[in-house]
Amino acid sequence: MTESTRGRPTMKDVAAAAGVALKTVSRVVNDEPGVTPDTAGRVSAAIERLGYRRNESARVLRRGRTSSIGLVIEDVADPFYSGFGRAVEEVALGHGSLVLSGSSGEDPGRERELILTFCSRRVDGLIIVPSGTDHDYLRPELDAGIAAVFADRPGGPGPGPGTGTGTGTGTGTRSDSDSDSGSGSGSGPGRDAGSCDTVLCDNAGGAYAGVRHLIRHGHRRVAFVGDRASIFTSGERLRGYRRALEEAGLRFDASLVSTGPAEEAGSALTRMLVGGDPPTAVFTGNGRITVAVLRAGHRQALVGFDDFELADLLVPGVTVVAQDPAGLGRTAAELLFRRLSGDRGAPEWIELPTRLVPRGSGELPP
Amino acid sequence: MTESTRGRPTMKDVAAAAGVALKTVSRVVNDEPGVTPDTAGRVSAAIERLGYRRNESARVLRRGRTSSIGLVIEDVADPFYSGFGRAVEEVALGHGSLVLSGSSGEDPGRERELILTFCSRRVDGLIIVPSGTDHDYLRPELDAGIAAVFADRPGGPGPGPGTGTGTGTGTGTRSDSDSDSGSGSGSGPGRDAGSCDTVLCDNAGGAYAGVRHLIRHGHRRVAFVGDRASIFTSGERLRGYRRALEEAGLRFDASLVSTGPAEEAGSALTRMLVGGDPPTAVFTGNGRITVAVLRAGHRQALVGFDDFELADLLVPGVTVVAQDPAGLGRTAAELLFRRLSGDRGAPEWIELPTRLVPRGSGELPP
DNA sequence: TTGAAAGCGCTAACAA
DNA sequence: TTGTTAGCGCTTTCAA
Repeated sequence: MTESTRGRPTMKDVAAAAGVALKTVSRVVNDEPGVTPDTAGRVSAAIERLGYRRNESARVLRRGRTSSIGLVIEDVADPFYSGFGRAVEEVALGHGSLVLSGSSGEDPGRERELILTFCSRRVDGLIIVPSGTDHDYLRPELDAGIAAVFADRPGGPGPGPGTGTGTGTGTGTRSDSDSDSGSGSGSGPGRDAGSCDTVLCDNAGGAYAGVRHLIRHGHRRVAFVGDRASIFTSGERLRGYRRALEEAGLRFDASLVSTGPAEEAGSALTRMLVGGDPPTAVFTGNGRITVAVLRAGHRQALVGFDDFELADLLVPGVTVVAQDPAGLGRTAAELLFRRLSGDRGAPEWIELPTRLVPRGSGELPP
Repeated sequence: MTESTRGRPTMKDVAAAAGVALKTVSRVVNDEPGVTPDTAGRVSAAIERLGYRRNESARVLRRGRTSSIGLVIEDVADPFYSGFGRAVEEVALGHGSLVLSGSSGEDPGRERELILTFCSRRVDGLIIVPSGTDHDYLRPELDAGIAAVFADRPGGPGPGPGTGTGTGTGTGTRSDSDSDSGSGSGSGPGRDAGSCDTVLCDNAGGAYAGVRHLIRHGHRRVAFVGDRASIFTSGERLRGYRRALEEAGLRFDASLVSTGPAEEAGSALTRMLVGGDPPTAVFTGNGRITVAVLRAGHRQALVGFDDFELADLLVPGVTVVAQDPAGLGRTAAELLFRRLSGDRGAPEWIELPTRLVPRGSGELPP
């Protein structure tokens, strides 16, 4: 049925069908000026008739830019990351770009593989929520001009982010005196780490505000149940926790701190509660852990990092430190597209504020 | 620092660096046989040194296959679709394929645009959760050999699915006598519609089982609060609702049925409850509506279509008819890849069973 | 085992 | 306004 041999019609086929030169078809397809309406009409008709669609691969090969970006997140099915991804998609769309996305599943090997696959496809840029810490393999890509923005956690090649020491002690060696606002955090963590664009939320500041909230409601024994200490955000939030204790003149008690995968959060808290001098309140380090703790049946005072759907419908409502996943995604994507349009300024380090949402669980007395 | 002029090194650069012909590099890169270990080693070293990465666009242009598929869903941030997407991604990965995904936002125009963009990028196949009903623009693509699987709702070009009439009456004109199992649904809806591969869940059967569950717990006035009737799944679920009433010898009462966007669900139900002879139980047509109804403060007997996180933590737990988003995604993707590897069998129509999960709200007495 | 040449479908540069 | 030519980086075919 088609004029061409078989398979998809090409510009050549359209040109033949319309009785013009190939380049004229190209002009019409790309809305380039300098074609009489009459000719353009004939070409358009042929395009319509043949069901012609420009072959993007050929175009990319010729032009060098793919108009696509790669997005690597931990899990596209996680509500936090899917909100993040949606925002990225929206910004990309506005820039005429497509999004290739993939889940790293918190596996550095898979992350690497995904990123290199994206690079093979010559994405114009990358937005990465890093799970690995060693991104030296990105060097050639960055040198070749691929833009990269790290989001949610720092990353990138170079001296290495060196976040967390892998022990449970966190990174709370700084004794900075941040403002009292709870959202401003002042100097961040290892900012010198790498020199890549980075967009984070104010993890330490958010945790600080959440724990302070519990303390202000009369609690003096506040537990911290967080994710594995090796995860950047986890360490930062622990740092905020310690700062809030310190500021209130409360002693840091390692027996009230637990870091580990969400599956173990419930039992970890149970152990604390049956011990002597148990905590009267809990601060949970992320949404999964909050849910795990609730599911384990704990009902004492609680503030959780991360908002989640239905937090308001539980009884009592769950007080949270809300991040803005969409804001994070939007900011990262906008920064990336700024780079893609030629901004060669110094690497940026952006921290978005968090917001304390009181709903009941965080206002319970000791 | 690179041997080449600037920009990314090419096979040519690698060949020059290794002192071999371009084709030899190609052989090494693609693991083709017939290269001595010695030569291969030299080539590999050059690849490593230059940071060479195969240009996929050029490869695609030459070979014709992109090893990528397009995924169009309503919203990547919706938990149902993100679980679905994750499963698709997983299957694609197993087949060495990448996933281009985009959100249609329930807008047929945007859906069309996305799909055509994907086709321009010469995806090998498409998985589409259609929001539009007119897919005639897909004809040239399908003729050109792009495989397409419709998921969650039927679609495709041709006679048109013609699902729903746009009124609130649903499509309950069939009086088929399905099995009593609640999951088997027997003959589906307009199966003749289009002739594309389709993977759905058993919407009518699931709704039937849910409503029957309420009736068995003594309810004789059961409301149906569903999404817009124009949406395929909505009509199907209404069909199941009617069948359950019919089977129990209960009269269908239009004043107990509401279809419309989730934002209006709460007030719609309120209106029913303040009327004469109010319902004692509610069946909600999807997850968003279930949450909307709960948020509006309704606490009578309730069974909802779609499971959602924390349904078990609410008091009482929310009884649901659970779909399997991941199963849907996996099935659709596996079918697609079966087509891509040459299966030219008749279009398939697959319905996955649903599962009733009692948690308390559906077992409340009238 | 290795290499040379052609060409995938398009755009950029330069005629006519 | 329209057309011609070269070549993007790779794989395919055929030859050495």
